[in-house]
Amino acid sequence: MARSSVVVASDVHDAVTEQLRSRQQRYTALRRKLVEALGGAKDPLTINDLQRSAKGVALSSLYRNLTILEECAVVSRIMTSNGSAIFELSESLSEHHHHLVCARCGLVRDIVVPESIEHGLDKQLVKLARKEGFTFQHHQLDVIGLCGKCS
Amino acid sequence: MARSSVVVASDVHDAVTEQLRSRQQRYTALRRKLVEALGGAKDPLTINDLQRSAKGVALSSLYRNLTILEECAVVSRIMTSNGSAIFELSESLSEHHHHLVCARCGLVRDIVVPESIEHGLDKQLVKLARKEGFTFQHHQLDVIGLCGKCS
DNA sequence: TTCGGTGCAAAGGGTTTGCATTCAC
DNA sequence: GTGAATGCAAACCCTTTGCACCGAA
Repeated sequence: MARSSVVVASDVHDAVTEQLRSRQQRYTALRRKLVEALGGAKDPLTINDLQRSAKGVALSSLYRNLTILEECAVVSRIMTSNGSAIFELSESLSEHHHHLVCARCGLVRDIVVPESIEHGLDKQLVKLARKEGFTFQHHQLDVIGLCGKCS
Repeated sequence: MARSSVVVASDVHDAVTEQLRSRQQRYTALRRKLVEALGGAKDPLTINDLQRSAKGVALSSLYRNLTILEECAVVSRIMTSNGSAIFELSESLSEHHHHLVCARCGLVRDIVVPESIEHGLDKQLVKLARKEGFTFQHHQLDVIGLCGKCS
């Protein structure tokens, strides 16, 4: 279906296929639909958002597939302050970015921080992690504030 | 009891008293015990940790009080990846810091990042937030890696 | 035919809430 | 004495799991 490629580049699908295959998982129609939805969204999606993009699919199927996609490093799950999760494509399939979170309504928006900042930060964090006996993997930065509607 | 002051400076209690009073809340014995426990810990505490510091207190009382302390900006609640919360004293009562999170076992450790880094970062983030129509409040940085035991 | 994916319903687990009781000012 | 705080148990909500069924290789 050509419709896919409008939102999500085919090399993303190729990468997903590969990541799934290396874990003996198939790239089924529903998983493809989830990747499409997440790849086409500019912010992380809730389980309800995803159910809307995959009408008629049971919640349990959505959760099961999201868990598999998460295990295969295709999807990241983010816990929000209200105790429910939101989902996005993992950074290896998208762009390194951070979240702008509204302190009042919980809205989450993606933002990209200049590479120069990122780089300097990581250099420091590797050292700090080592000092605590940790092996650095990556960082995660949230900017907390009030969104336009709430401020 | 003098034991309190060993762990938590009396000016912290003064500040808490004030913050609670401004919201018409009392600084009860249990709330004091929670502040003591959180102030004396070097990392965020789980609800079970807190129940251990306040033996015999019902979970519902702990949650109710933590919610009130959170509303009065005395306590911060952090959602972990397993869907449960951990608690710490809010930064206005402690020191600005970040979290080193073990990707495997979920261990959370407090770390302090050099002021120079923090300052430069905030300057950028204020701008980025504004561009999205947000009013910047603060940032939150997690360093993800593997702890000594898991790596 | 076989194994993985699905729907449905039930179970789980952390957190919140209702209500009667107890406590502190 | 009055409103707030507590304990207990039930309710909640998001998420996971069990199981029978379906569908693709």
